[in-house]
Amino acid sequence: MKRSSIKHRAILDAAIEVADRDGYASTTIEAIAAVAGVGKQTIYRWWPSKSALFIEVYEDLVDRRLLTARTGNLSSELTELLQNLFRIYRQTPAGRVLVGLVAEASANADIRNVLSAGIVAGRAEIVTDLVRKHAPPIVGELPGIDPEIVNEVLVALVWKRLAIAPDRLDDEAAAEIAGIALAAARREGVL
Amino acid sequence: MKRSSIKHRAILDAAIEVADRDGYASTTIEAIAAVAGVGKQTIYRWWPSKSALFIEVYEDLVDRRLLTARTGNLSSELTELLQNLFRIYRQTPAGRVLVGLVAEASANADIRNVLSAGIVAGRAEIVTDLVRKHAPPIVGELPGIDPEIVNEVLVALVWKRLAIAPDRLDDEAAAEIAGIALAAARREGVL
Amino acid sequence: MKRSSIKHRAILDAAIEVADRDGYASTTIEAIAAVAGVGKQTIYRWWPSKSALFIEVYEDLVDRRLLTARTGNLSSELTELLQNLFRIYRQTPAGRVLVGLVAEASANADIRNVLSAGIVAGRAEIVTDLVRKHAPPIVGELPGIDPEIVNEVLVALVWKRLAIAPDRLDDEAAAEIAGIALAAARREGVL
Amino acid sequence: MKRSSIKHRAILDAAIEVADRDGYASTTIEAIAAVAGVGKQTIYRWWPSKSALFIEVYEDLVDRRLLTARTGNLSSELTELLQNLFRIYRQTPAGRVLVGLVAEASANADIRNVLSAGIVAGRAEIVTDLVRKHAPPIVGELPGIDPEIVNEVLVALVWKRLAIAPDRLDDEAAAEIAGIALAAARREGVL
DNA sequence: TCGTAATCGAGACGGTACGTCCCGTCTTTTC
DNA sequence: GAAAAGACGGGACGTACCGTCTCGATTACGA
Repeated sequence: MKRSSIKHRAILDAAIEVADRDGYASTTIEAIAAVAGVGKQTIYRWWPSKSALFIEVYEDLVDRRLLTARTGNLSSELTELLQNLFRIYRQTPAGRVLVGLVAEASANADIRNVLSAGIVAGRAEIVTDLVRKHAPPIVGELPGIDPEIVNEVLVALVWKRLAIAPDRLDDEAAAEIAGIALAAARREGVL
Repeated sequence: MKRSSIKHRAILDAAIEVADRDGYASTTIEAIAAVAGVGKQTIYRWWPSKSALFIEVYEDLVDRRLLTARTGNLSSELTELLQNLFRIYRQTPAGRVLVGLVAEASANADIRNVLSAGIVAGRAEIVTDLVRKHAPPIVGELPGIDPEIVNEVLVALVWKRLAIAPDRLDDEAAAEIAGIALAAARREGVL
Repeated sequence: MKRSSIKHRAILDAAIEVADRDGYASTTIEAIAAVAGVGKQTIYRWWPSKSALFIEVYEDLVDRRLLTARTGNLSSELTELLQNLFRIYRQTPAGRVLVGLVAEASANADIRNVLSAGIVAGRAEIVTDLVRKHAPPIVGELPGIDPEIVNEVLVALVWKRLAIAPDRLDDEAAAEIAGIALAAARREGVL
Repeated sequence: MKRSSIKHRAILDAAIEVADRDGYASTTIEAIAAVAGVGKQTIYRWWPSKSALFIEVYEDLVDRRLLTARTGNLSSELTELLQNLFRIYRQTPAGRVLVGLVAEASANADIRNVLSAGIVAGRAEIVTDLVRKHAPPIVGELPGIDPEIVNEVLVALVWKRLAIAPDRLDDEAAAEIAGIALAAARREGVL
């Protein structure tokens, strides 16, 4: 349906605009509807809640813009990936949206599942693929890097810093976080 | 005048009870007041917001119960510390309260500051002291463990798991998290 | 959009019922909303305050029921008019509502203006028309009855008795008040 | 008790000051206590309610200042009496206090009784004495002026104007009201 | 080309919690 | 040991949004 998809886009854009202006928590469905030039019901027709809408908003913001790094060693590519992500967080409300979503996830199992399946697991392979491309898997007694751990530490640190010190997500932080995540995942081989 | 310490205690207890029953987000000041047998104003007199009240609740829950580990090597003491913490999260609403607080911190700079100064920084030294007790500091080119990184990775991983999979914070998770945090903080000496 | 006239009626009826039960001053918007089966906001949407709502309630009560007298001389028609009014005051909370409104008018200029324009001036012509129908206007030196004075004395006496001795507004009082008001307004011609 | 009477006076003065500043309805016991430099309890010790306190305030304001007229005919003495009263209403919050009291009387039978016994009946004789001094009583068929009616019409008109148009209580209004009240009370003898 | 049905904006609605205000009582502290 | 200072339980205030539910106006399609 053409008409629907125009509205759909208008609602996402309005949500981004209002979240940017008012912050995630202060964003109301009413305000989004008004900015989108749409009735409240039209939003509820497609999304059951603010959170559901913003999960899509987050994916929209990040997917549209997150360019994967191309060359270099593991550490530099990971750093570049984070730098791109942090740039998005600085230029759009994506970071604040993410924290808001994590916040609501804590109170609502449905959102928790969608968030964990969508944003966490869904995006995990970007990182794990990157790791696997560069580092040999852990086989037997040989040392290696566990891609899952890289991803979990990465996600955890980004969330924590978004929540506690959202202003300090700059290029330097990206390198620091990448370093910590890689160190955390390095497994020594048994000699 | 002076706050009545009986009321004070009754309000904290009521907050714990209601948060346990209804979850942090669904906990209302009105419900706490009713359970505590207290007027709403009495709560607002001493705490400016639900978050402020629950920061105290969290500290109350954790401080009263968190016994520091005593013996063993760094890894096992850290693991034991986390196991104690996770036990509290299982027996009380402290974990859900913490996640709720982090959630609100994302929307409110005041809470963010109090949370980061109180619960994060305030509790940091429990971990950093533990690390310093066992591991030599990083001096010059010698390898060592950075206590701050241990703490940050610990906090980040605990928060993330509380938010995403609060049910799986068991003894095994404690060991796993402790291992990751120590690995993350190990710095190789330059040979 | 448009207000639902069903709700509108339900709210007026609930207000009458609650005022009758609890008295004007003890009537709360919350109680009216509950009795009307309506959200508080629905009342605030259409009336800015309790007073505004009750001005409409008063008009509703009196307008729906106040039948003008038909035949007889001035004195008897005026008496009958008052008797009808007092009957309303006995059967409905209209009298207590009026006194409550006058009370609030004293503290609030907006209400004062609405009350004085609506209930006082708006209803004045019922009396003045009656007087003009029977009595020759005051022309030159001839004696006559000033309709405005009749009305003002009437209103003042009714209010005062409502405030001080609301139980004694019976048929006898109607005749007495009518007599005083007519006497007050009789102007002697200059001989 | 000397100490008491000083406080007593301080409370009355504070009540006058606050009522003048904030208006009767917005005056709180707390504010009076603060201005008087007195605990709330001290006020409640002597007066059961705001209304009771202000009945005394009203009597204090009017009794201390209302000088009875001395010479002239009935009409001019009555006019002068009202002019004095209206001067008090312009210089002090007495008028606003009176209207506030009448307002509360409508909701509270106790206050109604005290008000009607104290301010209305208690002050009635000032007017009735004045009338009796000048006008022969109504005896048999002879014409005369009924002092009670003079008083009631006077009181009613003053209250009504205080409530509806408190700004227009000037010397002219005094004369007008006196005229109406005397006309209302004049009884024709049966010839 | 038009009438009719579906769609959609606008926003009214019942409801819940908010944070504030002030009441009249009770408690603590100070002088 | 009285009284100021003010904490307290209580209850209404008026506001903000929630998610649902009308209501007309606007569309867009089938006749």
